[in-house]
Amino acid sequence: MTAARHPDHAPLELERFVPYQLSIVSNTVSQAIADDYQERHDLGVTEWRVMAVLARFDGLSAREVAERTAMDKVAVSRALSRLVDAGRVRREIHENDKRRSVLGLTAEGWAIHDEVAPMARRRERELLARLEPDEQVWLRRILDKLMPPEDFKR
Amino acid sequence: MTAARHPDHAPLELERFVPYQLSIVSNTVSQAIADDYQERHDLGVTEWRVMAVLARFDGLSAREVAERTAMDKVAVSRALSRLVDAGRVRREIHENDKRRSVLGLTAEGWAIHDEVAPMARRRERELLARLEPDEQVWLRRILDKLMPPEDFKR
DNA sequence: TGCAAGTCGTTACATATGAAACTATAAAGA
DNA sequence: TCTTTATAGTTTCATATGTAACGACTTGCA
Repeated sequence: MTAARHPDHAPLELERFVPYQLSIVSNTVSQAIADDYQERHDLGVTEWRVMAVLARFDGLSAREVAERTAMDKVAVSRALSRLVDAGRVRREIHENDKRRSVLGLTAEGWAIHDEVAPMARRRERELLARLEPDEQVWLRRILDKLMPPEDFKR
Repeated sequence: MTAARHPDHAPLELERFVPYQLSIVSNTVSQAIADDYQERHDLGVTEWRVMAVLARFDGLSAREVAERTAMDKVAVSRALSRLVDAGRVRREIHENDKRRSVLGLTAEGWAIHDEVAPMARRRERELLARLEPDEQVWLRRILDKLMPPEDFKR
């Protein structure tokens, strides 16, 4: 009893279903990148994302980090406490608003960043290398279009 | 102290980093689909994937389901016990190999499938509708290329 | 045969994740 | 000012997930 015997049910072909394909491709490449630094630096995916954002935007608050990483504030809070404990991120209190934290990478955080960032880039290149040059351009263009807007609420 | 003051560190631009974009787009669309059925049918993403595969390939074993869903066998086992308990999947024992299960949707499973599958397709159409027709073709082609090979081991 | 090695599936444990409640602080309005 | 409402961030709790260990069964080979 296979699909051919259930013509009325119109089952999904998972391997050609775009949301499924996106999920597989995304998880595969993210895992490959994580494997590069997870063990080596005892650094989770969420922690790396926080570090990557702080590398670009020094002095953000936790909420701003959450917005820029598309992570929820609980995940950011947890990542930050690990990073601060490990001496990779410094956390100060905003002078005009004692609720806010003011975050940035420490020297040690920068050292790890400078080691991990090139590996991440290399994995991205490896992924794109499986495509023709014109396909690479289309993919970037398509992903830019599909990215949810800045203020998208999860 | 922003990125401009750390030119040597070459921080990643997360929002233009392809693996990150894939992750965001994938999670956003998967969540939108899940929202359609999760509450309504008390059905998790993993359970829906198992059902979708069994709709196409009746009589698979749990391991074969795991292969076709790109889920690990533990996740499949857990999804199956919920589905069997809920009367959505029938599980028999292979007559020549008592280790294997022989799986298939029940009438109730089919009823849910026939309700969820069109919703999933609609979400896929909504996603693709944000692209031009030629972009849609390129995306499908690119995803086909990027999908890991059949025998890819996670 | 009979035993070693491999496979199928489940269970147990440790870790990760998200929603909601909570604390502290700030802003808005009477 | 005093009170209400909103925001930043943490903690708690319930659930989800992956790894490893396990039990049951089958296969390969002496």
